[in-house]
Amino acid sequence: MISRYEPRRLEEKWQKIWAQRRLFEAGEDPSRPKYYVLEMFPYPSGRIHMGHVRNYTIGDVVARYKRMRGFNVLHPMGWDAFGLPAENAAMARGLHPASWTYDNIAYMRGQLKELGYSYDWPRELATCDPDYYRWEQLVFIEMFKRGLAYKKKAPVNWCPKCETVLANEQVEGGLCWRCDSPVHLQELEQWFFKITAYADELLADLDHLEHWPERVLTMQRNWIGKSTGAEILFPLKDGGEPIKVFTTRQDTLWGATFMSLAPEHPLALALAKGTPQEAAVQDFVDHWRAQDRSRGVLEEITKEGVFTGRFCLNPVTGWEMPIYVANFVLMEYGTGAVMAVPAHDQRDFEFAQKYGLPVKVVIQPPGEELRAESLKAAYEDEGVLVDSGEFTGQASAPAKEAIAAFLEQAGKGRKAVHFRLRDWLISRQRYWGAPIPIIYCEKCGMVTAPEQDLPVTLPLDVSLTGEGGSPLAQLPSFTNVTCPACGGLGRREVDTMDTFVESSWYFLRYACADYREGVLDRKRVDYWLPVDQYIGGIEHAVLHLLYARFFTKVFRDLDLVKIDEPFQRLLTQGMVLKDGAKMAKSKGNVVDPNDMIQAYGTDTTRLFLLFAAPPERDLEWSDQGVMGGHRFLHRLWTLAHNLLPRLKDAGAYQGTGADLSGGLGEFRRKVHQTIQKVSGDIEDRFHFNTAIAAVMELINAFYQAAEDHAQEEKALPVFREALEAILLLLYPMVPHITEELWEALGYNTSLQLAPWPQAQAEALAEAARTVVIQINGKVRSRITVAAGLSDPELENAALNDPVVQKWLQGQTPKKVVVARGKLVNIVI
RNA sequence: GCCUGGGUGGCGGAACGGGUAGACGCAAGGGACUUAAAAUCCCUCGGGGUUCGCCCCGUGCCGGUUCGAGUCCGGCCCCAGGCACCA
Repeated sequence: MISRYEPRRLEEKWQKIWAQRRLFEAGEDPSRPKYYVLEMFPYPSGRIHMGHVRNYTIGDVVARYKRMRGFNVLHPMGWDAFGLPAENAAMARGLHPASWTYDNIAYMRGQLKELGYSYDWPRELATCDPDYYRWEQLVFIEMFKRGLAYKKKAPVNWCPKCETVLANEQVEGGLCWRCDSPVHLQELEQWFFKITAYADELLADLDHLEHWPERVLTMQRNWIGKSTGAEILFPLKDGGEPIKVFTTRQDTLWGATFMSLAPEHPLALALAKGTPQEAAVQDFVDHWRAQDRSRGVLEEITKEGVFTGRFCLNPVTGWEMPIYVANFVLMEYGTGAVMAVPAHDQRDFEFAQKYGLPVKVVIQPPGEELRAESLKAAYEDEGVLVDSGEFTGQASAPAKEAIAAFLEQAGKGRKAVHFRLRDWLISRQRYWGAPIPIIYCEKCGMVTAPEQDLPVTLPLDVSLTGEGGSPLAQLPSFTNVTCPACGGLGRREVDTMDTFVESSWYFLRYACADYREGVLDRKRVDYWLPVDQYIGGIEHAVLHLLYARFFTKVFRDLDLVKIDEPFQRLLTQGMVLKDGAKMAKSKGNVVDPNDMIQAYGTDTTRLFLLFAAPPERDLEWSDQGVMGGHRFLHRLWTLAHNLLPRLKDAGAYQGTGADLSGGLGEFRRKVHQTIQKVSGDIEDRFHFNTAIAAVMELINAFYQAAEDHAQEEKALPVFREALEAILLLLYPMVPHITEELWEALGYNTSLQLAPWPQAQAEALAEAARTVVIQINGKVRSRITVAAGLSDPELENAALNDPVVQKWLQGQTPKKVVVARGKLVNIVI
């Protein structure tokens, strides 16, 4: 036993022992409750950074804690290994993306091992492994057969820098989520997953995710963006296909005085054709197409439009409504056409003012009468219908229902629900991703790759030049293939899948990472899933977390899993900041975990990250704070070593505390109070910062008690009990130092196998307690009384307190309140 | 504009059924030990006043409920994140 605290030495020692004893490898055991804790797996970018360390430390504490609580814990780790950075790095350095990726994985795995995380390493997986993505290809084929994977031509987001398309979720404020380049729309034929088929369920099930942060739920609700309203058909005055609009305000239909079309609407140019307005409309649309539509610019654009020269008819009033093309109407939402109700929609109001279009009030607010002539702004709230035929006099809400039903009956429209959510665009014109298992045949069209031929392996003999589009398209050995249907000449799909596809189901595969008979081993997956606790950054609120929910539902419908939702509880941990900003190479404020481990050890690094802030909040890195954590571990070490020679042979205290004299009894009470406090902080809230603070207090008290009772033989069992409790409580957070001290106490099994300590009820009971006395709500005195005094007795004791007597000066109090046996408030 | 968080010492943060505001840690100041420094240990540490007993003020701002409000209610200000011409 060494007496100096040398963190690196003992951390290596224990990491080796844990691995040898295979302590963290979990098997299915129906006799024990299971607990699946998972942290979002990393992209193998090269090095583990402090954000990872924080994320994985939180998860590791949970895993180790739950094991001590008797759970059969699954805690796996793997690699989100496909992605563009590998290609870029490869091109810049002449490496192959595969070797770059696998080298990074090897290095980062080493880092994670040095950090001492309790992962079930045999379950490790990398998504770029053909043994992983082959199952994804199989799922793709199943989805294709069911119409959940399909190809269509559509205007899609193109990032010129990444030279690939992006899903809507991956465009943030008009910029590429990965490289911040402005994205523009391009008409391309692309692969989509039909996530909109699950829009309703994805929205509804959010209500059952009680243990998800409210803001994530809100972000997903907003993203899905359900609105209930009606589709209404407006016949053209001159005949032809009517114009279909979507509105949530069918109660304002009688006030619709003109029609607005999106510039991309197919009717925009078609209608104008042959009218005197044709040139003007063409001009307007051309101008609009050239317009920079990135965020910010868009907000500044004034509402403009142009008359098409044609009219449609209001289906209920029969009025002629001029049809305009307007720059604020979105083709992507609804039907790309809007019935304009200037009195009750601000945009339409402004548009009507500008072009001198009629305004007609059809909704009256309570207690006021609006007049079209004097309207200064649209009245957008609900109210009572006026001038609306048989619906006049009804309130907006019931009128909406009635009007939708009426339109449906009259064949002029129907009740309808629209979503903001679009289908998930998953094809990427890149090399380093999972190939889409589709073959094109002149004769047979699109054919899926035969299941026995899976995986469609990503060829490695590729040269990445960065020019000429998708690298796979330039590889005849890959593209040329015989059609599985007719045996004729076929051509492989050269797009690869969005890497978010891999991360949408990896948490399922961990349950049976070695399974070779199919996508998932149903038995094992049913045992482990859902994930009980998922931990990761907020940045995935509507990306990964939405896709993963979608995939889980698809897998369920493919009869691969039985769960509806993948993640029971979600913790979104805050960022690690330095000097008030997110750590970044470009800002020069990066703290390398390796340096911290070298200088102070893993335990200190973990301790600081847990102590500096509660997990969901951002954490400001502080070198001094790290030293504070290190100091604390030294104090623990020194305390233990001062006592060890005498504690080795002492047994832990066994009694109820009744036989202990004042100081010792109080110290023992503190021990049990700390057990209670730490258990609550970890179990209910994951507030490791206050849990650590409580143990710090206990250790401070321990130093005092060790001094006060240095010579007392009967103190030794109490001290032994206290030290054991401290080691047990701290183990999940700082596992190495506690294992070392546990061993020094004479144990030869890992602390991980010891049960979590239990606070003893008798030890918590206090003989005397301090009661706070307030006068008119202000603290004026404190008295010590025997435990178990009744409220009237307490009141009496308080009134007899000399300080109270002084304040009372003989008066009788107006009122005395006794609160929870802890506080007396005297009102005078 | 809408939605979700959040405003507490010099700093990170506690106060989880309304009941001792500032636990724990960092920094700072003073002292002990040392030839000296580091390390370690002890004391002080929201502001103001003080007869050193205590007293007054204080949790973004204004008001309310209550014996009692950081905590509840109403109104406002500021910060962060998300969405944003969504019909």
